[in-house]
Amino acid sequence: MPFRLYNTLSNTVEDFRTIDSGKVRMYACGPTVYDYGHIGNFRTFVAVDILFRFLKLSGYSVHYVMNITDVDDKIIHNAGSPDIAAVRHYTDKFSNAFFEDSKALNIDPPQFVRATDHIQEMAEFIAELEAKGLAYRAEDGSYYFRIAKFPPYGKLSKRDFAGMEDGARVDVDEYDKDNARDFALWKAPKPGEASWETKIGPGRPGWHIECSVMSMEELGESFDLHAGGEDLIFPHHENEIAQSEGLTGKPFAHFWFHSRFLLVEGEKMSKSLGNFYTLRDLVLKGYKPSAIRFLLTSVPYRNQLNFTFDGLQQATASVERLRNFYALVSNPPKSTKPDATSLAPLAAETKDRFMQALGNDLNTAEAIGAIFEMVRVANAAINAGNWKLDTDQKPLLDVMNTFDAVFAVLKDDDAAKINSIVAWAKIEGREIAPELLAATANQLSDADVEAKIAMMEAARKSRDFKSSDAIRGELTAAGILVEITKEGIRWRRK
RNA sequence: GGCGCGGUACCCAAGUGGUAAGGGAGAGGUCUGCAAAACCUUUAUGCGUCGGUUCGAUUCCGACCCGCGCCUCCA
Repeated sequence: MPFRLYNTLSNTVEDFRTIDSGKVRMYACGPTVYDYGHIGNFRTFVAVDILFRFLKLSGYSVHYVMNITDVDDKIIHNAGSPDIAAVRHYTDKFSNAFFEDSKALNIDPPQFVRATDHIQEMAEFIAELEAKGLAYRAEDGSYYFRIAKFPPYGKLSKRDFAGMEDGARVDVDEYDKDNARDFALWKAPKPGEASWETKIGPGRPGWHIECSVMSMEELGESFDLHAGGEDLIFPHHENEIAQSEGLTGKPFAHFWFHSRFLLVEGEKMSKSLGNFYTLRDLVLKGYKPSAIRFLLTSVPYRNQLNFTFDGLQQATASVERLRNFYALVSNPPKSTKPDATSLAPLAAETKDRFMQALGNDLNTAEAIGAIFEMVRVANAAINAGNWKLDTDQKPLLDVMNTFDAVFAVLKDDDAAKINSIVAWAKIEGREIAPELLAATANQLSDADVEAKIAMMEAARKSRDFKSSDAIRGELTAAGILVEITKEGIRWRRK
């Protein structure tokens, strides 16, 4: 069963093949660290994470590299100092925030590479392009890529530049470019701006060069997969191809993976529309990281996802349902009927459907659907005692663990993640939803909860329901879900 | 203007040339001291509109309406 994956380069779904059998080398364009990551950024990073996790689940060994863009015009401007250390200090803050947010969303960490750690290699790369006639130096010391020397230019974004002639449309502001379409490889410093000394002179890299240099350095001149948001198709990825293939004459990335933008409440997210949310904003409004991740993954990556608060609420309920089932199977009622039907075939079939759905260009919606169908049938069977605990428990858990190896929402660790974001918000003086503040203040340790549960048990034994209910009320207020079953009280964190 | 994507029930959403997965929400019920969880029943003769092809279309074709994206630095 081949993995079918859409390739932007061919505009079709193809059988996924790797250069080296069993190994995947992939690269994703990461964040530009000038601010906190927003929910749109994370749609892409979560989508690539699903891809990464599915490849591993399918048995590939995956070398996955993501860049951190810690130098660009906005960063240089915001850092407000010609001192490189000051720039680094500024970007450290946001790259660390990005790592924390990624962790909150259970994004499996790739190998991170930072642009400013590779400045000299970039200068070398540009010098080689110049030697091949693909780049030229402008009067001010900036370098540009000469698009006219790379005929395939436009093959990824399906743009036709054939009619373009050197010097045909020169922008008055960019008089030093030979052609308006030529893009910057290297920017000469302006007074007061941070810059690096290199063999091609002082300055800072253009946007695209870092990805060509770092991806080829880590993964080789040709590698399997290159990922990013759809907006990167042009010009960023087109330019990466031009630089890389122009220099090596070999195919750069074989598969190009792009995730579609999300909408927020039906509109493109933007600060002016007031629908711009960072991950932290959402957590501080009281939404759980697991629910956010689930919503982000529940719509296949090539479809537009309309991110709404109603949707977040629904995702919260869906995750709850899955966790309830996982808890039930992990700690099931012991009594089963002697003539019970086994659930093992259902588990096997579900796992199969799950893998096939993901294998079909990562159809996450269908994969989730398969899981929920199993959950419904198995819930009914288990509650009726109509299953074989000894032989069925393991396969059912196995399916759920397989699901979680990709979706990563079952593990009950939201509280800790929320706590650290709340702690950050207090220091930064950010607004925190009152209910969230109350819930974090009321938090109980496992031992506290166990003690209260024991008190509940005792009260119930003497049929003192009033006390029992009072304790349950306290626990509920602290975010503890209490279930009274025939075989004792079961609890977990909501 | 160029290129591209989509319009499926109250909401989210998959899917197929033969008659609509799944989740959420709502209503009723079972269970329970009460809850919670779970289960059962229920909610699209219908898949933007109008034509066409076909024995048959939501699925193919055409037109139209609506929404959205990219077109030099926004994931």
